[in-house]
Amino acid sequence: MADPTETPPSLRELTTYLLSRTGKEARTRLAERLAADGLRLYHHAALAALADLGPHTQRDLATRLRLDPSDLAKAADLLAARGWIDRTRDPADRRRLTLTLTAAGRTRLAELQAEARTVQDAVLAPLDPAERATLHALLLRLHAGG
Amino acid sequence: MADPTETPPSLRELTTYLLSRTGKEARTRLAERLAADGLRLYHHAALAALADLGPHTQRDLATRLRLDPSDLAKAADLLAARGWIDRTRDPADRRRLTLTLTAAGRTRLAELQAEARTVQDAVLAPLDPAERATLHALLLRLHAGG
DNA sequence: CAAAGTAGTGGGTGTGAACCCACTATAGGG
DNA sequence: CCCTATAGTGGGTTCACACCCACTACTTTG
Repeated sequence: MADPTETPPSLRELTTYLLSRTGKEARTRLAERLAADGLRLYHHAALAALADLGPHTQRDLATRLRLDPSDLAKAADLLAARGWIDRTRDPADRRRLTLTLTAAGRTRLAELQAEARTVQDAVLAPLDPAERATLHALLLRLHAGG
Repeated sequence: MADPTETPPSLRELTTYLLSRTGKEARTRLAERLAADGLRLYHHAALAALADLGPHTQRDLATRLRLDPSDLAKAADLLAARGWIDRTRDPADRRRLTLTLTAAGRTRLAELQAEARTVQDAVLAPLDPAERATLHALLLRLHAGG
Protein backbone atom coordinates (compact mmCIF):
# COMPACT_ATOMS: atom_id res chain seq x y z
CA MET A 1 0.00 0.00 0.00
CA ALA A 2 1.39 3.37 -1.06
CA ASP A 3 2.14 5.98 1.55
CA PRO A 4 -0.39 8.75 0.97
CA THR A 5 2.23 11.39 1.72
CA GLU A 6 4.93 9.91 -0.52
CA THR A 7 6.67 12.53 -2.67
CA PRO A 8 6.15 12.25 -6.44
CA PRO A 9 9.26 10.77 -8.11
CA SER A 10 9.43 13.72 -10.52
CA LEU A 11 10.11 15.98 -7.57
CA ARG A 12 12.19 13.53 -5.56
CA GLU A 13 14.65 13.32 -8.42
CA LEU A 14 15.26 17.07 -8.33
CA THR A 15 18.20 17.79 -6.04
CA THR A 16 16.98 21.36 -5.62
CA TYR A 17 13.62 20.09 -4.42
CA LEU A 18 15.29 18.00 -1.73
CA LEU A 19 17.56 20.89 -0.85
CA SER A 20 14.61 23.18 -0.49
CA ARG A 21 12.55 20.72 1.57
CA THR A 22 15.25 19.69 3.98
CA GLY A 23 16.51 23.24 4.30
CA LYS A 24 13.09 24.52 5.12
CA GLU A 25 12.61 21.74 7.63
CA ALA A 26 15.82 22.66 9.44
CA ARG A 27 15.02 26.35 9.33
CA THR A 28 11.51 25.87 10.67
CA ARG A 29 12.62 23.65 13.52
CA LEU A 30 15.22 26.08 14.76
CA ALA A 31 12.91 29.05 14.27
CA GLU A 32 10.30 27.37 16.47
CA ARG A 33 12.81 26.92 19.27
CA LEU A 34 14.03 30.49 19.06
CA ALA A 35 10.45 31.78 18.95
CA ALA A 36 9.97 30.40 22.46
CA ASP A 37 12.27 33.19 23.61
CA GLY A 38 10.87 35.76 21.19
CA LEU A 39 13.87 35.48 18.88
CA ARG A 40 14.23 35.16 15.13
CA LEU A 41 16.96 33.49 13.15
CA TYR A 42 18.50 36.86 12.34
CA HIS A 43 19.03 37.56 16.04
CA HIS A 44 21.19 34.46 16.15
CA ALA A 45 22.95 35.51 12.97
CA ALA A 46 23.61 38.98 14.33
CA LEU A 47 25.19 37.66 17.53
CA ALA A 48 27.28 35.21 15.51
CA ALA A 49 28.54 37.95 13.22
CA LEU A 50 29.53 40.19 16.12
CA ALA A 51 31.28 37.30 17.88
CA ASP A 52 33.16 36.07 14.83
CA LEU A 53 33.96 39.29 13.06
CA GLY A 54 34.05 41.86 15.82
CA PRO A 55 32.02 45.06 16.31
CA HIS A 56 30.08 46.45 13.36
CA THR A 57 28.18 49.62 12.69
CA GLN A 58 24.51 48.92 12.19
CA ARG A 59 24.93 49.71 8.51
CA ASP A 60 27.71 47.17 8.07
CA LEU A 61 25.91 44.50 10.03
CA ALA A 62 22.77 45.01 7.96
CA THR A 63 24.82 44.65 4.78
CA ARG A 64 26.50 41.50 6.01
CA LEU A 65 23.25 39.85 7.06
CA ARG A 66 21.47 41.07 3.92
CA LEU A 67 18.90 42.81 6.07
CA ASP A 68 17.24 46.15 5.56
CA PRO A 69 18.94 48.76 7.82
CA SER A 70 15.58 49.67 9.27
CA ASP A 71 14.85 46.02 10.13
CA LEU A 72 18.26 45.58 11.66
CA ALA A 73 17.67 48.63 13.88
CA LYS A 74 14.62 46.86 15.29
CA ALA A 75 16.59 43.64 15.83
CA ALA A 76 19.35 45.60 17.58
CA ASP A 77 16.73 47.16 19.87
CA LEU A 78 15.88 43.72 21.15
CA LEU A 79 19.47 42.52 21.49
CA ALA A 80 20.37 45.66 23.43
CA ALA A 81 17.27 45.38 25.63
CA ARG A 82 18.32 41.86 26.59
CA GLY A 83 21.81 43.09 27.38
CA TRP A 84 23.49 40.99 24.70
CA ILE A 85 25.01 43.89 22.78
CA ASP A 86 26.25 47.37 23.60
CA ARG A 87 25.27 50.17 21.27
CA THR A 88 27.78 52.98 21.51
CA ARG A 89 27.87 56.19 19.52
CA ASP A 90 31.05 56.36 17.45
CA PRO A 91 32.90 59.47 18.74
CA ALA A 92 34.61 59.94 15.37
CA ASP A 93 31.28 59.97 13.52
CA ARG A 94 28.41 60.60 15.83
CA ARG A 95 25.86 59.34 13.30
CA ARG A 96 27.21 55.82 13.67
CA LEU A 97 26.29 53.27 16.30
CA THR A 98 28.84 50.58 16.98
CA LEU A 99 27.40 47.25 18.06
CA THR A 100 29.57 45.17 20.36
CA LEU A 101 28.82 41.79 21.88
CA THR A 102 28.65 41.74 25.69
CA ALA A 103 29.74 38.83 27.89
CA ALA A 104 26.06 37.98 28.36
CA GLY A 105 25.64 38.06 24.58
CA ARG A 106 28.52 35.65 24.15
CA THR A 107 26.93 33.30 26.66
CA ARG A 108 23.55 33.48 24.95
CA LEU A 109 25.16 32.88 21.58
CA ALA A 110 26.78 29.72 22.92
CA GLU A 111 23.33 28.51 24.00
CA LEU A 112 21.85 29.34 20.62
CA GLN A 113 24.65 27.47 18.88
CA ALA A 114 23.91 24.48 21.11
CA GLU A 115 20.24 24.64 20.12
CA ALA A 116 21.21 24.85 16.47
CA ARG A 117 23.39 21.76 16.87
CA THR A 118 20.57 19.89 18.55
CA VAL A 119 18.31 20.61 15.59
CA GLN A 120 21.13 19.67 13.26
CA ASP A 121 21.63 16.33 14.99
CA ALA A 122 17.95 15.59 14.54
CA VAL A 123 17.87 16.61 10.89
CA LEU A 124 21.10 14.79 10.00
CA ALA A 125 20.24 11.72 12.06
CA PRO A 126 20.10 9.39 9.03
CA LEU A 127 23.74 10.13 8.17
CA ASP A 128 26.90 8.85 9.83
CA PRO A 129 29.71 11.29 10.70
CA ALA A 130 31.65 10.73 7.47
CA GLU A 131 28.53 11.33 5.40
CA ARG A 132 27.75 14.47 7.36
CA ALA A 133 31.22 15.77 6.63
CA THR A 134 30.78 15.03 2.93
CA LEU A 135 27.43 16.81 2.87
CA HIS A 136 28.87 19.78 4.68
CA ALA A 137 31.77 20.09 2.27
CA LEU A 138 29.48 19.93 -0.76
CA LEU A 139 27.09 22.52 0.65
CA LEU A 140 29.99 24.81 1.50
CA ARG A 141 31.00 24.75 -2.16
CA LEU A 142 27.46 25.60 -3.24
CA HIS A 143 27.27 28.37 -0.67
CA ALA A 144 30.56 29.91 -1.76
CA GLY A 145 30.37 29.27 -5.46
CA GLY A 146 26.66 29.77 -5.98
CA MET B 1 40.40 42.91 2.67
CA ALA B 2 37.41 41.06 4.10
CA ASP B 3 34.28 40.65 2.03
CA PRO B 4 31.63 42.72 3.81
CA THR B 5 28.99 40.08 3.05
CA GLU B 6 31.07 37.11 4.19
CA THR B 7 29.09 34.66 6.36
CA PRO B 8 30.20 34.38 10.00
CA PRO B 9 32.16 31.13 10.56
CA SER B 10 29.85 30.14 13.42
CA LEU B 11 27.02 29.92 10.93
CA ARG B 12 29.04 28.57 8.03
CA GLU B 13 30.02 25.57 10.13
CA LEU B 14 26.38 24.64 10.68
CA THR B 15 25.30 22.21 7.99
CA THR B 16 21.69 23.13 8.61
CA TYR B 17 22.49 26.78 7.97
CA LEU B 18 23.99 25.94 4.59
CA LEU B 19 21.09 23.63 3.84
CA SER B 20 18.63 26.36 4.63
CA ARG B 21 20.46 29.04 2.64
CA THR B 22 21.06 27.01 -0.49
CA GLY B 23 17.58 25.51 -0.35
CA LYS B 24 16.00 28.91 -0.08
CA GLU B 25 18.12 30.15 -2.96
CA ALA B 26 16.94 27.30 -5.19
CA ARG B 27 13.33 27.70 -4.17
CA THR B 28 13.34 31.44 -4.73
CA ARG B 29 14.91 31.17 -8.16
CA LEU B 30 12.37 28.64 -9.40
CA ALA B 31 9.49 30.51 -7.79
CA GLU B 32 10.49 33.66 -9.66
CA ARG B 33 10.39 31.85 -12.98
CA LEU B 34 7.02 30.28 -12.26
CA ALA B 35 5.63 33.61 -11.11
CA ALA B 36 6.11 34.92 -14.64
CA ASP B 37 3.23 32.62 -15.63
CA GLY B 38 1.24 33.26 -12.44
CA LEU B 39 2.20 29.88 -10.98
CA ARG B 40 3.43 28.81 -7.55
CA LEU B 41 5.64 25.91 -6.63
CA TYR B 42 2.64 23.91 -5.48
CA HIS B 43 1.11 24.09 -8.95
CA HIS B 44 4.20 22.32 -10.21
CA ALA B 45 4.02 19.83 -7.35
CA ALA B 46 0.35 19.12 -8.02
CA LEU B 47 0.93 18.37 -11.71
CA ALA B 48 3.90 16.17 -10.80
CA ALA B 49 1.85 14.19 -8.30
CA LEU B 50 -0.97 13.62 -10.77
CA ALA B 51 1.49 12.56 -13.48
CA ASP B 52 3.50 10.21 -11.30
CA LEU B 53 0.84 8.74 -9.08
CA GLY B 54 -2.32 8.99 -11.14
CA PRO B 55 -5.63 10.75 -10.43
CA HIS B 56 -6.35 11.89 -6.88
CA THR B 57 -9.35 13.28 -5.11
CA GLN B 58 -8.72 16.84 -3.96
CA ARG B 59 -8.55 15.57 -0.41
CA ASP B 60 -5.87 13.02 -1.18
CA LEU B 61 -3.84 15.45 -3.23
CA ALA B 62 -4.00 18.03 -0.46
CA THR B 63 -2.78 15.41 2.03
CA ARG B 64 0.05 14.32 -0.23
CA LEU B 65 1.25 17.87 -0.87
CA ARG B 66 0.74 18.84 2.78
CA LEU B 67 -1.56 21.65 1.73
CA ASP B 68 -4.77 22.81 3.33
CA PRO B 69 -7.75 21.38 1.39
CA SER B 70 -9.12 24.86 0.98
CA ASP B 71 -5.86 26.09 -0.50
CA LEU B 72 -5.63 23.13 -2.81
CA ALA B 73 -9.14 23.87 -4.08
CA LYS B 74 -7.90 27.31 -5.16
CA ALA B 75 -4.85 25.82 -6.84
CA ALA B 76 -7.03 23.30 -8.66
CA ASP B 77 -9.22 26.17 -9.91
CA LEU B 78 -6.23 27.60 -11.70
CA LEU B 79 -4.99 24.30 -13.10
CA ALA B 80 -8.46 23.50 -14.42
CA ALA B 81 -8.87 27.00 -15.89
CA ARG B 82 -5.62 26.52 -17.81
CA GLY B 83 -6.85 23.17 -19.09
CA TRP B 84 -4.10 21.19 -17.38
CA ILE B 85 -6.38 19.03 -15.24
CA ASP B 86 -9.89 17.64 -15.50
CA ARG B 87 -12.09 17.85 -12.44
CA THR B 88 -14.77 15.19 -12.59
CA ARG B 89 -17.40 14.38 -9.99
CA ASP B 90 -16.95 10.81 -8.70
CA PRO B 91 -20.21 9.00 -9.60
CA ALA B 92 -19.76 6.59 -6.69
CA ASP B 93 -19.46 9.46 -4.19
CA ARG B 94 -20.76 12.69 -5.59
CA ARG B 95 -19.00 14.74 -2.92
CA ARG B 96 -15.64 13.82 -4.36
CA LEU B 97 -13.85 15.53 -7.24
CA THR B 98 -11.30 13.44 -9.08
CA LEU B 99 -8.39 15.39 -10.53
CA THR B 100 -6.81 13.97 -13.67
CA LEU B 101 -3.94 15.33 -15.70
CA THR B 102 -4.81 16.30 -19.30
CA ALA B 103 -2.46 15.98 -22.27
CA ALA B 104 -1.92 19.73 -22.08
CA GLY B 105 -1.11 19.36 -18.40
CA ARG B 106 1.46 16.70 -19.17
CA THR B 107 3.08 19.01 -21.71
CA ARG B 108 3.16 21.92 -19.29
CA LEU B 109 4.61 19.70 -16.59
CA ALA B 110 7.45 18.73 -18.92
CA GLU B 111 8.19 22.42 -19.44
CA LEU B 112 8.13 23.08 -15.72
CA GLN B 113 10.49 20.17 -15.11
CA ALA B 114 12.83 21.65 -17.71
CA GLU B 115 12.74 25.00 -15.92
CA ALA B 116 13.44 23.28 -12.62
CA ARG B 117 16.45 21.54 -14.16
CA THR B 118 17.74 24.83 -15.53
CA VAL B 119 17.62 26.33 -12.07
CA GLN B 120 19.22 23.20 -10.67
CA ASP B 121 22.09 23.40 -13.13
CA ALA B 122 22.73 26.97 -12.04
CA VAL B 123 22.57 26.18 -8.33
CA LEU B 124 24.71 23.04 -8.58
CA ALA B 125 27.19 24.61 -11.00
CA PRO B 126 30.13 24.37 -8.57
CA LEU B 127 29.81 20.57 -8.41
CA ASP B 128 30.82 17.98 -10.96
CA PRO B 129 28.41 15.16 -11.93
CA ALA B 130 29.79 12.68 -9.40
CA GLU B 131 29.52 15.22 -6.60
CA ARG B 132 25.98 16.07 -7.64
CA ALA B 133 25.06 12.40 -7.46
CA THR B 134 26.60 12.14 -3.99
CA LEU B 135 24.73 15.21 -2.81
CA HIS B 136 21.47 13.89 -4.23
CA ALA B 137 21.88 10.52 -2.53
CA LEU B 138 22.61 12.13 0.85
CA LEU B 139 19.65 14.50 0.58
CA LEU B 140 17.37 11.63 -0.40
CA ARG B 141 18.32 9.88 2.84
CA LEU B 142 17.56 13.01 4.85
CA HIS B 143 14.28 13.46 3.04
CA ALA B 144 13.19 9.90 3.64
CA GLY B 145 14.65 9.31 7.07
CA GLY B 146 14.07 12.70 8.63
C1' DC C 1 28.70 77.98 5.75
C1' DA C 2 25.40 76.25 2.58
C1' DA C 3 24.35 72.05 0.08
C1' DA C 4 24.52 67.44 -0.45
C1' DG C 5 25.16 63.06 1.43
C1' DT C 6 24.91 59.34 5.09
C1' DA C 7 23.45 56.70 9.69
C1' DG C 8 19.78 55.44 12.14
C1' DT C 9 14.75 55.09 13.21
C1' DG C 10 9.58 55.02 13.29
C1' DG C 11 5.98 53.79 10.91
C1' DG C 12 4.31 52.16 7.42
C1' DT C 13 3.22 48.65 2.82
C1' DG C 14 2.72 44.24 -0.01
C1' DT C 15 3.25 39.31 -0.40
C1' DG C 16 3.23 34.41 0.25
C1' DA C 17 2.44 30.73 3.34
C1' DA C 18 -0.40 28.52 6.43
C1' DC C 19 -4.32 28.06 8.71
C1' DC C 20 -9.27 28.20 10.02
C1' DC C 21 -14.31 28.63 10.08
C1' DA C 22 -18.85 28.47 8.20
C1' DC C 23 -21.43 26.65 4.77
C1' DT C 24 -23.43 23.42 1.07
C1' DA C 25 -23.83 18.98 -0.81
C1' DT C 26 -23.58 14.32 -0.22
C1' DA C 27 -22.95 9.83 2.21
C1' DG C 28 -23.74 6.27 5.56
C1' DG C 29 -25.05 4.19 10.06
C1' DG C 30 -28.62 3.13 13.23
C1' DC D 1 -35.62 9.16 8.14
C1' DC D 2 -32.59 11.37 11.34
C1' DC D 3 -27.95 12.11 12.81
C1' DT D 4 -23.29 12.32 12.21
C1' DA D 5 -19.45 12.53 9.23
C1' DT D 6 -16.97 13.90 5.10
C1' DA D 7 -15.65 16.57 0.41
C1' DG D 8 -15.23 20.76 -1.34
C1' DT D 9 -15.44 25.94 -1.27
C1' DG D 10 -15.54 30.96 -0.15
C1' DG D 11 -13.95 34.18 2.63
C1' DG D 12 -11.52 35.31 5.80
C1' DT D 13 -7.03 35.75 9.63
C1' DT D 14 -2.26 35.67 11.15
C1' DC D 15 2.57 35.72 10.57
C1' DA D 16 7.23 36.34 8.82
C1' DC D 17 9.72 38.56 5.55
C1' DA D 18 11.22 42.10 2.66
C1' DC D 19 10.85 46.47 1.40
C1' DC D 20 10.20 51.60 1.45
C1' DC D 21 9.61 56.47 2.85
C1' DA D 22 10.02 60.43 5.69
C1' DC D 23 12.44 62.34 9.14
C1' DT D 24 16.26 63.70 12.48
C1' DA D 25 21.00 64.02 13.45
C1' DC D 26 25.27 64.45 11.86
C1' DT D 27 29.21 64.80 8.39
C1' DT D 28 31.53 66.12 4.26
C1' DT D 29 32.29 68.85 0.29
C1' DG D 30 32.51 72.76 -2.61
